[in-house]
Amino acid sequence: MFQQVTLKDIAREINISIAAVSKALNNSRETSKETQRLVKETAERMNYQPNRAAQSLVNSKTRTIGVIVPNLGYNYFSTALQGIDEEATKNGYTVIACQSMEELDKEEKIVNNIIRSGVDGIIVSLAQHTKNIDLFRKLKQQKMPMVFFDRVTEELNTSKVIVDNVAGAFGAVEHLVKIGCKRIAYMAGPEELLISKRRFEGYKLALHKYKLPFDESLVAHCVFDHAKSIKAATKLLNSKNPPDGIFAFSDRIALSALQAAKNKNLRVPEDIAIIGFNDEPIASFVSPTLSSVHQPVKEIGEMAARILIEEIENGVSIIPKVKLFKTKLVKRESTKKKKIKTLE
Amino acid sequence: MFQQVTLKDIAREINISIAAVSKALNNSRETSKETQRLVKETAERMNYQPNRAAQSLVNSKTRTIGVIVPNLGYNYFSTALQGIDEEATKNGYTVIACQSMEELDKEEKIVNNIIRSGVDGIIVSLAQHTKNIDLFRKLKQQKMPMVFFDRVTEELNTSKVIVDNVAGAFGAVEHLVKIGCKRIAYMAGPEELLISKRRFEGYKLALHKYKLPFDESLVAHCVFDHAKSIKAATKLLNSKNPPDGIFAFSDRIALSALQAAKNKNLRVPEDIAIIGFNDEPIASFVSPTLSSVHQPVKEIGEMAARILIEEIENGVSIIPKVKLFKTKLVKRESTKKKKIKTLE
DNA sequence: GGAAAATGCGCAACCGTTTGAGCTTAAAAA
DNA sequence: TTTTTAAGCTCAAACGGTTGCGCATTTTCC
Repeated sequence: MFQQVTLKDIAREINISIAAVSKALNNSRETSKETQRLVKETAERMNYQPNRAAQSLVNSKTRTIGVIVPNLGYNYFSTALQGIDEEATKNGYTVIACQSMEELDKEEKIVNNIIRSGVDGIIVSLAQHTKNIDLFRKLKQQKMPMVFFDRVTEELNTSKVIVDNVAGAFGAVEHLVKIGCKRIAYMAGPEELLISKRRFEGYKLALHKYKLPFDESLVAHCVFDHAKSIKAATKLLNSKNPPDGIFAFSDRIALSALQAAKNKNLRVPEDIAIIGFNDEPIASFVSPTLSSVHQPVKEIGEMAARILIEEIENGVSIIPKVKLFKTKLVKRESTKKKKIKTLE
Repeated sequence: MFQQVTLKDIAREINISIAAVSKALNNSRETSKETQRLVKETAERMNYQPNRAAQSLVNSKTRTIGVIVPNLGYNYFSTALQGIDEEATKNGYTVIACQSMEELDKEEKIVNNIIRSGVDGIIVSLAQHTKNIDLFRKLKQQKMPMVFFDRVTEELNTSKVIVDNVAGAFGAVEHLVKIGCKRIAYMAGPEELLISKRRFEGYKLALHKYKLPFDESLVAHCVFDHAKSIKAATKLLNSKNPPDGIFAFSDRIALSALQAAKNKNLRVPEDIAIIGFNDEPIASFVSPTLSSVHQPVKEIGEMAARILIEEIENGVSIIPKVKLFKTKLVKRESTKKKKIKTLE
């Protein structure tokens, strides 16, 4: 490792017991103000840094939190990680970040690995097809502090940080309706994903409110693969009765839709309006710029960390905290109002 | 923490000393094959996980590596982190990731924090204006294993993983020349950045080779700020003798240039060709798609981790390893060949 | 002024693991 | 059979902290 001065050194320096030094540094009432001052001063001067391993060993705490996300390369997750990292650092915790690469077995391996490396708690966003909730269920039983965010599961009653996906989706679809779309498609995410289902609900609610018929054929499920998503979008656009608006599960899928539209020489938004979800930076860079449903991702990360640290320090409560953030509709070129006639 | 079964439990279970259990698990010759088998079997059955803190304490190794990058939100760094994480995991190390947010004092704080939390080594990409090399110099003196990547410094003789920035830049500018550009601007990064200087060298080399005059007024230094970069690009484009090609330090800056061109209703690449650096995913999404100089970012991360682990396990060698990766020119729409007349 | 209470410090055990130095027993050499 | 050697195990110290308890010493109170 990289250890130099220990309690022993300080103790020797000022002719005092190791125990006294430790207590002085921890402001124990068993030491005098004067000793505390002297000890702290010496510690500072000698540049003492407590050995974390030793501390961990005795109080069974590592001040480390583990983060498991599907892919650190996704802007969404790296941004969330930023928030987590910031909040953790502020509270004297360090963050271990791992990615499941959307693979179930890897997720399991990582979780085990991260646990054994001694984290005090974990923050998780589930892999795409996660079915192995059992692992997390077991952890929960063992009272491991645990917070899920974004990719959460209903099957586990733990703390969660999410956005109101239903409302977000509703707003997006409502927006499409208001700019004149009559046939709105939903390019969903993987079927297993709860957030995809939730957005589906919001989609249907909006259709219902605006008395648009729900058409099963306008729903396409996508995996996270640009090429495949383009194909899915193309299929939609090629159908006998194609949509005039697409609500996509994510910006990435929306971009695939955009590409598909371009390939077919369709104008966006005139021929087909497109709106995504997440409001990743790329949304403002593409052409046409992409409307999207904004999530306060960094805040979500911060909140997840805050809740986790709370659980670590005060114990896991029986009633988990669930924090719901609001989304914000961001209108851009890909959903500019259609010609007047649609305003009828 | 989260500890259950210890060596003691195993020892009790099979009526053997703790020491014997430890040795058996570590395949010590001081234990019989038979005991080893039995111990391992029992350990497996009882789901034993060694307590890392205890191990760290005794052998002064944490099997943890620290990564410090300017910003985890940049695709470049999160991709590198992916590579680092993968290689680290493969070797039984865990990764602690931190971001300096391009701030010097934060970088210093983070480094200290990460060190005291007991990492075995660090992988660093420097913050924008880093002048505080002293911190790292001290670490080097103390033989802390350390690998720099991308944002490296010449002032420190440590292991490094970088791309051939000069050649990469040269290739990009050469490409601009070949499609017919006569006045090529360089939108540089922050002046302090070595990689920006290197790309500047490549830029000048290419100009020289193709007998194009070097014009100081065609060089603009940018910080990492979209709005400011747009301004810088606009200024270039508004000059009396504007460029017909722009080589940008990064894709992000290239995108700012693209935006500036659009604002002025210039056609890309007809009026102004633009090429970036890094080949981030966004380059293929913007319109026109952006040519760029590709870096094998994930491999860079992997290599950095590999070298670091080597240093951790075999000691820091006097002659540091320097690994230079090749870049690859990726031609896209933003540098499509100009009209025939320029091919003269 | 003397007993009781409070203050400040040191002793020693403990967290879980590793590791060299014995120690015991059985096998090999004399 | 006796001695040497090796194999296989246990003991105990060590890593660097934390913490309950006991012991002086001082302060408080009657």
